[in-house]
Amino acid sequence: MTSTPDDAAVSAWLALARAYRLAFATFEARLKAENLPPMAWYDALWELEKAGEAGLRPFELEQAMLFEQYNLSRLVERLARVGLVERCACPEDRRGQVLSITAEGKATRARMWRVYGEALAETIGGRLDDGELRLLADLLRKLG
Amino acid sequence: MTSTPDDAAVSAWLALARAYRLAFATFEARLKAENLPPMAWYDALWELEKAGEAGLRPFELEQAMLFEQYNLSRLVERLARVGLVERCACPEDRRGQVLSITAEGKATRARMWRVYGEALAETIGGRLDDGELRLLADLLRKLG
DNA sequence: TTGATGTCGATGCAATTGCATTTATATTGC
DNA sequence: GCAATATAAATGCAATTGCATCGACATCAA
Repeated sequence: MTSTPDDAAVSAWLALARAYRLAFATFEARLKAENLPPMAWYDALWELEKAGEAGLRPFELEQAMLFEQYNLSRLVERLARVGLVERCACPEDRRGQVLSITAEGKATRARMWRVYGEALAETIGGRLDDGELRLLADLLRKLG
Repeated sequence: MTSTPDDAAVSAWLALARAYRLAFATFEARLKAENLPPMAWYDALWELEKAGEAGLRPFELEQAMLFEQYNLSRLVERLARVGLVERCACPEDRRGQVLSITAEGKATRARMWRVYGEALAETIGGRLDDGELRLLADLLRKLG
């Protein structure tokens, strides 16, 4: 039985939390410094861009982003309000809607990526070599 | 030049973010289910408990927790309000104060640890063996 | 000294998040 | 068919967070 974690698990978790928070805070700060929207906007825009023409239902986006339903609802509202995302009535389920990214949304995502990607390269790519990065990703995926 | 990150860095970051958010959300949910305070309270209490009699200055706690100054100020206020932490005037710097954990604070932290630790053992310890955990921690520390 | 600048911590206000509930539509069991 | 239950998304309200700034003291330079 795994009732109390051993030191190795605790150390790994603490290192995980610290690495994540540090990197995330860096990315957010760089975006803000360039007057760009926060990371959550990027994630939503990217999921929608990947989804293409078909778009995504809010609940699908919610799962992809690990977002709470009410938070997603409001995030989408903000994105729609400034024209980065479009909401259409869903033909198959009249409770729902279909979200898709607009041209302006794609442009904003691309602008964000220049900043986010550069910070990512520095903060993550610059500190581990390719083999280490792959190993890290594999280990982390076992936690999912 | 690291201007655009390569795939390995992006995959590692995405896996890192997903693993962190999943684990963190699990821990928070378990604590709430037991009517216990959130993770941030745990972190603060633990840092103060480790610091012992001498206590910590708010700005030290801020650095240890990677918290914003104003958020820490308010967190400490809440902790003090319910008697888990004590604030004393700092003898060496009259702008500042010294924080220390109370007996009740220690008891609360211990109660939280039973829940948090168990979830940690399940979510982290249960999915990787000891060697993998050590390797993961080492890789993550290179990102710090 | 003393005036300029820096650091510690708090706080007013706006934006965001969490929680509980609501509205609207789908689905399921009888 | 229809009542009971489930799911999609929104929302009122309280709590928290982010931002800018403040007040108090410390430090430094002349």
